[in-house]
Amino acid sequence: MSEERSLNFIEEIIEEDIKNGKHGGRVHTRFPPEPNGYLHIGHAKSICLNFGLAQKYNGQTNLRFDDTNPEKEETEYVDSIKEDVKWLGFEWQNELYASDYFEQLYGFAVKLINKGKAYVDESTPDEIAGQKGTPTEAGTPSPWRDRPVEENLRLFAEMREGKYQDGEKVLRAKIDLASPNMHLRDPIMYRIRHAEHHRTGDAWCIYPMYDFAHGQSDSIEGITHSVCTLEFIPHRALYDWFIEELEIFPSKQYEFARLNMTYTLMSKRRLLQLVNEGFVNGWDDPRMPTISALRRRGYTAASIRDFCDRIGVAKRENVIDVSLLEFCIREDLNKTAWRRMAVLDPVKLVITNYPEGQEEVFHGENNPEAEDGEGSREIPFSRELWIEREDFMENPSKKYFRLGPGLMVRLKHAYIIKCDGFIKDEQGNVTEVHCSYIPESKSGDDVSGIKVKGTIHWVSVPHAVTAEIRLYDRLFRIEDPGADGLDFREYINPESLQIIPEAYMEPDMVNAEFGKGFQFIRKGYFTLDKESEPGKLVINRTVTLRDNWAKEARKG
RNA sequence: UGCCCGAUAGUAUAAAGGUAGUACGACAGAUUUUGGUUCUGUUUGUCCAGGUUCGAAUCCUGGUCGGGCAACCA
Repeated sequence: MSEERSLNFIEEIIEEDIKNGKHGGRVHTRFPPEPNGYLHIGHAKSICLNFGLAQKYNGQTNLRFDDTNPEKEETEYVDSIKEDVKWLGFEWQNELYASDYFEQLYGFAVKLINKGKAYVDESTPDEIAGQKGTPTEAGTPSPWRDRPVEENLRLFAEMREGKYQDGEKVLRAKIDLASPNMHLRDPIMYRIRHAEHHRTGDAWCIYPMYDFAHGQSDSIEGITHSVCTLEFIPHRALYDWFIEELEIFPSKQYEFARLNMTYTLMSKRRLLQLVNEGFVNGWDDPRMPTISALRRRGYTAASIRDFCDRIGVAKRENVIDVSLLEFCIREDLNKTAWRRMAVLDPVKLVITNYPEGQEEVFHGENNPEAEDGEGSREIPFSRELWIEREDFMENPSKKYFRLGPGLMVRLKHAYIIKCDGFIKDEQGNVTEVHCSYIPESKSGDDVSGIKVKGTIHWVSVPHAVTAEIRLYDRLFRIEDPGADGLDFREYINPESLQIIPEAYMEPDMVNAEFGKGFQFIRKGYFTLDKESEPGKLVINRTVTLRDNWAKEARKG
């Protein structure tokens, strides 16, 4: 509250509630995923919001799995969700499951039946849909709507006992068939599903619907602020109705706009499709917007939290530009990643006046952004080096600050060199660049007086370590692949994954550890992939560096 | 054509009747042994029409546009 930063609308509500002494000033939120898929960056927004609110107002947050649909939910998803929330840096107060409340929920249903507010309906799904009417016409009552309480009680108990088949009967709330809010036209509370539940096994064959589970779970847990997304706005009236009829703790629901991001899909259903139909290699394929994919790709938890902080919380539909996410990870990694040199598309450079067989070792600080540089590593140097093919041009333009006939550059951490010539093969490809070095220009001890505009990275040929490097680009070619009326599968970016089987890196990379971010100088941020092994390194590019030269080059 | 949400630079998000601000992006320049980082500067906005008021992004009325709602999903 002491922060100068303005409050989002939910914080305003909470501060008002605290001021009024509501719930004794207590703030208790919850993050309620359904364990039917992996969490994505949109969930991260919700996680940061819910846990962040509790942190800010000295409250607590429950992790509650909304597991009321046995046919879609699996323990694998529960485990991944817990891992992701933890990794993001949040600790939940209680690990809970809506299925923990099945007995209690059953009791709530019985209470409503006794009040004459719920009835067992034997209509078919189609009949029930018909009975709901349309947005402009009132619904019509089911023939079973006015069954006596005793009969409802008996039938509902029989439903639980397993006396009926799936779909044979449902329990419906008796509310208002003429309500302009479709959700109030006698919504279904319970359905029959003879299915194995990931936690309760076959203990139940009736399962509560979302609307008869979520709000009640909030209430049971004493949730003070139940934050969900916009599409649940019409459910709020139902949420309140059940709580009021049941006379239980009055949790309140508040809705914010979910996150959408350019060039990405953000629905579990579609992400599942990408996985099942083989467009990506699993939920944690680094091109996916899932938390596990971002983590594997090299995104840090801090950068994702920062992103969620920057996008704000409001009720307006929004589409965030992915470039903001990229900004966040670059900003974080720039401060923490250790610098290394790697050549992704190599061409050989020979220093003609450097004695054959001679070697020397240079030192490069690990992190120039840190005050002490975080130590340094040794970088061997020799007569033959790998440099980036794009760092040499036979006919360079005036603004090109790299190598070309007669041009000079500095080799990072080493000497200034001058290009004297090059060799081409029959196809006209440059196969070797010849340079001479200036001995007086040694890095850190430069008395040559020469100033050069460009500095390039390099790797000593005899000392190079190889790795498979995977470069990722956006998965889709268009900004809104999820738009109505188009099949997102037709807009997959064929270049979203580019594999470099053998890139050359400076030898210190054999010491790289999992989870550590590296900046390959002038190339981008990289990290070890989970498939990496000591003898066979596999490296993911997290994100490129900002590239003003590319912009310049595009302009022509 | 029922009900419900929403509308501020390119994208987000502030301003609670009193100077329309911030971030990202874009553009220009400085610094730089990463064409990175950092720093400086510039650019672009209140959906429309009425009304209330000394004064409206904000309040009122009417429109327009966008989104949502009629799963035994959540």
